[in-house]
Amino acid sequence: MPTSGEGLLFLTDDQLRRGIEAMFFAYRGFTADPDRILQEYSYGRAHHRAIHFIKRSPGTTVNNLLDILGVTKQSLNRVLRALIEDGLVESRVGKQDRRERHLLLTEAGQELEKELSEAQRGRMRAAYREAGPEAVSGFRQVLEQIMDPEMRRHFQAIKEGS
Amino acid sequence: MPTSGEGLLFLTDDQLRRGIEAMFFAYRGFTADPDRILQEYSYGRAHHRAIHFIKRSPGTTVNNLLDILGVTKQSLNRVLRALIEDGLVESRVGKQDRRERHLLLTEAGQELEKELSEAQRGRMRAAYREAGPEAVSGFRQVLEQIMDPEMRRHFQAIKEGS
DNA sequence: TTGGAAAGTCAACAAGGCTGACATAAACTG
DNA sequence: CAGTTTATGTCAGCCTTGTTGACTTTCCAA
Repeated sequence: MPTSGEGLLFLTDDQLRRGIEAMFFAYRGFTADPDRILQEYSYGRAHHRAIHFIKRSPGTTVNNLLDILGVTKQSLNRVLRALIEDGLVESRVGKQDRRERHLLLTEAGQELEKELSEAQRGRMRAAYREAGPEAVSGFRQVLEQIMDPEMRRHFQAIKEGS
Repeated sequence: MPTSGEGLLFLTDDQLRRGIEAMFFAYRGFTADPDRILQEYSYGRAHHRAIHFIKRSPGTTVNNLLDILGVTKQSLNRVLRALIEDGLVESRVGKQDRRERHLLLTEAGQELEKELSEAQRGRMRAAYREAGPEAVSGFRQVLEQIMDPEMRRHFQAIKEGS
């Protein structure tokens, strides 16, 4: 139990403000590399997010994706339509429930996903390497606490799931 | 110098992917509280960012702000115009260089800034408290490495500057 | 005194959010 | 079987926030 004189320096408004700005500036860097690649293909971050989560859960349904991305179906649909038309994503009618559409990356989709994620991982890898494993552990712990509980569920689904 | 068999588990593609998703989900939480407040005032994140950095550097110029925010002057101008019209921001002609405009928060601007930053700090404080000081240190280290070098400069300006 | 920097403005456009309304097919339920 | 719910898709229209390009005004500095 920390005393008022001793610890908790990391909870001062000033420290919190620095954390806030760190999030702001870091997120810009985080998206910068994929953004550059996407521009070449005339896609945006919305397409990247869809591709990322289809890659993570091949065969996921539209509703699943809506839940994770937190956008409206109209918004997601616009993005999916483009990706399907361009042959990056395949939409398969469900076998058990034929109302559902299962989403998969095509060959071309896999390729773009690889290009995007390699760029993004490259920066993360460099950052992780510079900061070291202990820092990475703290990084992940704090980020997880910042999430809304519902998003944390989606996030943790990676850890435990297959 | 780490061997290939031993460490570096934190650098696997899987670990990096988790870091990427953590950033994605956490950023959503990070902006969620201010976003709700901004909606009541019919403002957006762009207004929040302007207010935040004017608060950080009272009297800053438009060009300074452009540099930090990384948007076009037309885009920033639209936001500033609204804030000035609504009486949240004051724009003072420079004394040395009368081409420059120095930006300051009015009373009302201070109030909104406080409301926004208290909401955002609230979430950060809770996350920091849960994760503990060591985690917070790692969090900050990794974020700093993720930034573009130019952004890192802006970020570090807080630490050292007055 | 003139060139150029700083700031502001106007117009047009695009991405990607949103709401609301509506259509269709399939599944579920009484 | 009839009616309801669910999953998806689509149309229309709106907003915010980003973009480019062109132009003006102000005014410092060489």
